[in-house]
Amino acid sequence: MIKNDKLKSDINLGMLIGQIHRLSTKRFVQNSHNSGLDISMDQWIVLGPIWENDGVSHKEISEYCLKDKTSVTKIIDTLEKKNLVVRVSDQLDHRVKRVVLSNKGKELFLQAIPIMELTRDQLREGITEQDIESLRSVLTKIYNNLV
Amino acid sequence: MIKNDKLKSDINLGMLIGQIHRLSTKRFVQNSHNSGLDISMDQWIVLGPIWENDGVSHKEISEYCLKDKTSVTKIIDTLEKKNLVVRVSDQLDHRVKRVVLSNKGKELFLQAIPIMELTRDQLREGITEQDIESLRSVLTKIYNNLV
DNA sequence: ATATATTAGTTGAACCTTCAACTATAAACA
DNA sequence: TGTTTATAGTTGAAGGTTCAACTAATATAT
Repeated sequence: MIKNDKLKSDINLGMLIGQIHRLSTKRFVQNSHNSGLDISMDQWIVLGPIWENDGVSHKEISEYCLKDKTSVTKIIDTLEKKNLVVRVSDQLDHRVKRVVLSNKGKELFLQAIPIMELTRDQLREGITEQDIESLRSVLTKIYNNLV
Repeated sequence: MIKNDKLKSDINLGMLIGQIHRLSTKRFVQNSHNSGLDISMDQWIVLGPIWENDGVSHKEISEYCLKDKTSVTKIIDTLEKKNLVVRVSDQLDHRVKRVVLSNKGKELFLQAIPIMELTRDQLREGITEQDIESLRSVLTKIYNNLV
């Protein structure tokens, strides 16, 4: 479909970043499907901090995942619809909603770990650790310019 | 909102790329609004090849922009609704739709060029040309792993 | 020439993102 | 205390992305 010779040197860096973002989330979902799992990249990203810290709040998820609060609300809506997590109101601060993994959620998370690793390895194939660190470094500079 | 100290070394590279993608399109739209223009990042990206090559087909736009054909259809739908472009059927191959800029579209494109340049400069502030080339190089490797 | 396969583009559903406006609660302040 | 302000999360609308299924038209094969 998309030819490599289209990747001319003057290609817009933004288009390249956008396309990698799209292709990598797509690849993760494809890998999940090939393993019989039903989980999107963004659902995986949001499950992460809940797994790490059961009962984490929306706000904390939002900061950890670098996602907008509206996005977090809606992704948790679909996670809750799929019975992977449950929302619980904080007893002290009634504005805060804490999110807890169900058993089904824990199970899915564990199953998805190798999918994530596979996807990461596919992305990084033939790329040195030094390249990755240089990439991370420049992306972090750009990130700081944008925050 | 999002603290720099959240950017730990183990942060997921995918999350960083996703966030930069989101923040940079957001910044472009904000810069446009500040100049009184009504255009999104993706509309700008699709207008590009039409400006370069009036009468370009959906398929060519799709390849140039690294976007899915469905996305191209829908973005051109909104561009057409805003009277920025017109679709014309190819006389020889009736499957092909060619896209042409209206005068309003041409005008908007010219006005948006400095917005794009401003956004690009904001992203690249304090980043050397060498860093950008190294970024482009690693991103291209990842891109080729994903295509 | 006719049947088959391929290609270009569209549609609808489900999901994600942003914005603006909103509810509910807590914190600050006077 | 009571008023104002700030914070946490939700909602609805509009746009963008993907998938799968679809239409219409061209190309290929026998």
